[in-house]
Amino acid sequence: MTSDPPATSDTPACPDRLPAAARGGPLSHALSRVARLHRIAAGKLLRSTGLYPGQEFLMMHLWDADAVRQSELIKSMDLDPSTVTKMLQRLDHAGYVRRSADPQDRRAVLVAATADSCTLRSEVEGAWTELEEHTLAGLDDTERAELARLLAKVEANLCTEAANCPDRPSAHPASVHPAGRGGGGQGDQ
Amino acid sequence: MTSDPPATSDTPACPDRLPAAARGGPLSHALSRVARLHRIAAGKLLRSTGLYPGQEFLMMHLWDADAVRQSELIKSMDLDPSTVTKMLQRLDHAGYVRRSADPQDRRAVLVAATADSCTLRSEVEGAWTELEEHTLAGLDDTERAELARLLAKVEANLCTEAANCPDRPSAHPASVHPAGRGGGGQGDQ
DNA sequence: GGTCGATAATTGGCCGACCAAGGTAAAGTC
DNA sequence: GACTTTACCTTGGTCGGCCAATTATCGACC
Repeated sequence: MTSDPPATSDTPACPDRLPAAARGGPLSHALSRVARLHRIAAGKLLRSTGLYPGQEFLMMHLWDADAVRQSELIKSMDLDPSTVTKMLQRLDHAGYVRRSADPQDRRAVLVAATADSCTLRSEVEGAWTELEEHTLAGLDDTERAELARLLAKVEANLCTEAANCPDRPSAHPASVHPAGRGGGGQGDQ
Repeated sequence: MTSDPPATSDTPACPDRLPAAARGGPLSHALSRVARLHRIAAGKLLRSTGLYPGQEFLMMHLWDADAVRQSELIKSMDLDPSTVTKMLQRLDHAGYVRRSADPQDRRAVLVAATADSCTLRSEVEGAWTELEEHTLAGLDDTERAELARLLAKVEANLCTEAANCPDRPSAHPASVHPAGRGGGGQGDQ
């Protein structure tokens, strides 16, 4: 323990090279915080349905159609395949979803919502509209539209770099440091 | 896409009780998507530093002071204690952070950034400003301000319900179904 | 003094999400 | 036909993040 200075604060461990003004994007911060709060709120609302945030999204895709190819699901939700696989395993086990092999293409999997899951539908949709309402309370239509517009713009910006966006070319060579931390740092414990 | 149906699509598994217009908040959707992309972008930029998204946040808190009580950290980042504990274990093991018992209060833990971590500081801060720039590319000052304003408003909205917000009393009785899914669905697998 | 409630951390379990490999089946090529 | 891509999913690992339950310690109260 450092024998130490009783104290907290001050005595910064490292000198700051950048001017304080340049430090940290307040907007990025805000975005992260809002997103987190939003997720928590969603979780709370979804709780009574037995779904976890993220799953309702998947279910919504399923409720619209009868059976969906998993690859289709992955594409339309734009998630990692492994994420979807695991999610589906859980939902399957919970009885909300059924998977079956596609006779047309034997490596593909067809996914469908079960009848059981239907009882959730209205609840989930209600939760979402409530969430939306709660999120945007106090914003008039103009503000909502503006927020949507700005968010869309930001999304487009971020998409250009992200690997997988609808309609983004990006053979983008740069910026991808190939390696980085392979076996490095905090691997185990 | 969408055209295919040999068997897919149509025949919705459950009838939709809500009018399509009411369904799903487009803004909530957008927010989630943007947040996710933002996180991915952050991850990419942070990658070369060996940090994972979320950790840089913690480190920034540490770089500003010499030693911080863990509880202080938890409060100021507004995260779950267990989250911070695990994060710190990893960062400790990676050598970026050092924990020591607080002599004043033997149940408390003091956390400090190591000298090693200092080499990351400028890199991390650079990454953040780059991220900010990338995120907001194409938005003029007015738009940025507006976005910040709207985000703040949304944050305030979401805070009222979330348990833990700075300066929020919120003994908010309503809407919090106390229990929910205890033994429910997808527990095991 | 001793008891009881609040506080500080930790552990364990769970989920979403990622990446990196791997295995299998379908297209495309020769 | 056989061979080589490519697409589709799984598994295994890691992280951030949450909740629930536990263990120490501190404080306050009696």
